[in-house]
Amino acid sequence: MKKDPLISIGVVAKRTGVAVSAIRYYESVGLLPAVRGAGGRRLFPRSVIRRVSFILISQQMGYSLEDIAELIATLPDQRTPTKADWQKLSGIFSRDIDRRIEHLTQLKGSLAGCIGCGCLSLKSCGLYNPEDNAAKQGNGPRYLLGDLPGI
Amino acid sequence: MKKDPLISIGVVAKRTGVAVSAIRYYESVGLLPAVRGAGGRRLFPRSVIRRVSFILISQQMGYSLEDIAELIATLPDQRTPTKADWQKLSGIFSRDIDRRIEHLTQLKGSLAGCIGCGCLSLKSCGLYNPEDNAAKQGNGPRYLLGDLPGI
DNA sequence: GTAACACCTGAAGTGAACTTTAGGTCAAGG
DNA sequence: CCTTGACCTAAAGTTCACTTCAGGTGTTAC
Repeated sequence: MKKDPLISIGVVAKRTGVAVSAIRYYESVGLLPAVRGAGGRRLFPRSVIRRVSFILISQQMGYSLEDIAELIATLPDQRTPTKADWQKLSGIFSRDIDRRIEHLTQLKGSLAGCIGCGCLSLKSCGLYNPEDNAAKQGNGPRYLLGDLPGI
Repeated sequence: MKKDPLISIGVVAKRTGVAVSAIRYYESVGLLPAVRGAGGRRLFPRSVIRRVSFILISQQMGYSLEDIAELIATLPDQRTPTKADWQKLSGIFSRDIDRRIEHLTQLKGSLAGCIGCGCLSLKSCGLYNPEDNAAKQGNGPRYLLGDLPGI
């Protein structure tokens, strides 16, 4: 057995810059593993620091904690994640970042062509002529991220 | 006086794909102008469709309704916004999109160098070594968007 | 011994952006 | 005449990601 020194919640907080209450919350929703020590205190494997780091980055990318939980679920449960494990997630992120950049680039084009020209006309502008494209999107009453027509 | 045909909330909803309740909400927080007709019914100038469109796009960009209200505040109050008015906003957006793309590009680089290599080491990785950079950021307990160290 | 400190619990509060609910008005259609 | 549909109001509920609160435990320092 390798030594996997356990750390207290306070240390995790200090190391990650995240509030103790938030770490408690992450554990409560299953994002972080913990065992209990004397007096019921949480003890975390050191790898949670990496995990919290991952959570922060993912949040910054716009993922919900639920999304993040799914991503983390692809990590091994019993052993400490390896380089290859993180690389896999990193690959997912990279592709996602590419998609986002492309999306933003297209949005910029649409803006230039639509708001930029001042037309925003119902006849010619895909940006806000959703009645054709969107009104029949099932029961979704509003556009979700990445769901805007014509972008 | 030009004719500015007024439309009902139902029409706005249908045209924009946004729920009636949401439009009511937007009006209640001052994002949309409305006059009242027979029986207290809201009547909107047709330009609200453009405005709702703008709100949707802005939200997609990550702006809060408060941010959006500020942006809209730069639009003329009494006259219908002109091409130039929208172009000004469009310019703000364009610059913002550029900044976001740059940010994402840097993030991708950081990921490749940090998570990608599997190190994520406390000694060498700016991505999650916030204790030096961030622990002294006043009282903010968590990282905000664009606040992650080293990115 | 007692104070400080780090931690614990469960429950309630927060803010954003809405939706849902419950009950009411008004006009048109069968 | 009565029902349907589109609209109204005020108030309460929802989800997310936490924080705050109130009260309790266990260890170390003076």
